[in-house]
Amino acid sequence: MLEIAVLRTNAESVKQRLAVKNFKEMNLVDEVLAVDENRRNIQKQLDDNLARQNAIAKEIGDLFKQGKKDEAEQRKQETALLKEDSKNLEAELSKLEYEQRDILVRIPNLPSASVPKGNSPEENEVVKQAGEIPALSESALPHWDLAKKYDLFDLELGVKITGAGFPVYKGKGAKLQRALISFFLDNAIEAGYTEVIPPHIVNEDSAFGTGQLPDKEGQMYHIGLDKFYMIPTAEVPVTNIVRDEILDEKKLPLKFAAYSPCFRREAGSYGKDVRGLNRVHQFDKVEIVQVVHPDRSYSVLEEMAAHVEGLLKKLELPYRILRLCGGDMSFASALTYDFEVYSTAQKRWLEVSSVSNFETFQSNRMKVRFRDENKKTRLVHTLNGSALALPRIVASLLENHQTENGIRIPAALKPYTGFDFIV
RNA sequence: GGAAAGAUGCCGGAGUGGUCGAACGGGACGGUCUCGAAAACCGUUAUACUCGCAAGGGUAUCGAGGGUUCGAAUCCCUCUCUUUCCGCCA
Repeated sequence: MLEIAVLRTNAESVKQRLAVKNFKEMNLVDEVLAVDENRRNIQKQLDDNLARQNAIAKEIGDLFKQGKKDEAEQRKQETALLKEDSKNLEAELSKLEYEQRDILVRIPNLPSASVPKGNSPEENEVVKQAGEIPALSESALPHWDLAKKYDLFDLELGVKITGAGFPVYKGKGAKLQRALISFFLDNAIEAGYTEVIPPHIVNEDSAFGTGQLPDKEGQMYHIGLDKFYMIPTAEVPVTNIVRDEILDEKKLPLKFAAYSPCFRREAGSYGKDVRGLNRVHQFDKVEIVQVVHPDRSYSVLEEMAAHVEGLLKKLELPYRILRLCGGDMSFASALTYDFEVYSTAQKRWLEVSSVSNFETFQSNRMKVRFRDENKKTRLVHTLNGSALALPRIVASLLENHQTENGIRIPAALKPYTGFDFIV
């Protein structure tokens, strides 16, 4: 959620930047400003009214103390009209407050200055490409066939138990999952992150805080009876750790890493896009989250991106880093780097991580502040990134490292799997 | 699931209709003292909205929402949560 004060003072430049994101409902900016002006007007009237009521109440109290009962009784009548007015003004005010928020939450975050214009994924900027794309033989298999060959995971079995997109990992396939999770967590801890194990189900306030509600409601599994949501990413419970907090500036940055399963309903597309592990409803992910001083969020973003890159290097996977264009960025992000690994058998890039700076977009919703040197409260910046999401890493790992002797496990992962080949 | 008690500021804890944004204690911060520290003493110590160039005002908030009243932390209703006991249980 953008800060209303920013809109108030820079409406035109806000619109220019929203245009980079191809924001279509530019009229919302003017609408919210109109509501805001109205709201402040009503607020002033209400406050003045209440101030008068308070003053009269105090006088009545004094009169009673002096024993002037008749006079006091008379004064009581003065407030009747004021009370009636206040009631109406209060109703009007809360209506306007609701309206203002309702509009505000529909305006996306402003893209940072370095975000390229563009509408589609093709217009994302390739910042870097590295790692060797192995030359595989014609008989190289896509990961879903490898999974069958080595009995690593079973999607049909998941269909029986739950439905499409809920894989059952087995044997070395299961061990590989566990190994990757530990590997990612250990790397994060080494980089100074504090490991947390959050709830996998959150309430509405938390889902709202990170921006999943209201606009991504359909993407989450909803537990209607209790008004809970299954988390689509650990970002939600972890970032909400600091919701409604005023943090000590000296304690910044806060760095959290969390493993969690992730649940996504997303109505998928068809065919190759969703084959195998390319897109599933339940998957495992290690997420890193930072809560930082606003002056440092962009250098932290680079630091987090470097962390993710380090993981991909250790896994010996060919990858590339994209700076997302305005049209491809998420609603809440100010700048996003996507990481993709090359799936050799499928001959395409698969997104495995997204590292974003949200600036104050989330903290404004969640009211996460810190006290600066002048003792003023200011909103923090929040960032997060996948480090990493497992299914496509597994897909790429299986495909890129397949050999005639089985699937080779990268050296960095061996201590975690306990085996160096899947045969 | 059954029963009881409770929810007040950074923490502990008082306050049961009027001057209470809230006693008192602790903590933290600033100052005096000191070579420095401790102790002692003095002072400061909520958030949000809003008016104002500013100084400085106004309003709201004592778990949440509603109600009674000229006036509510204090009375009434609803909800949520916490603690303890019992039951059940990985």
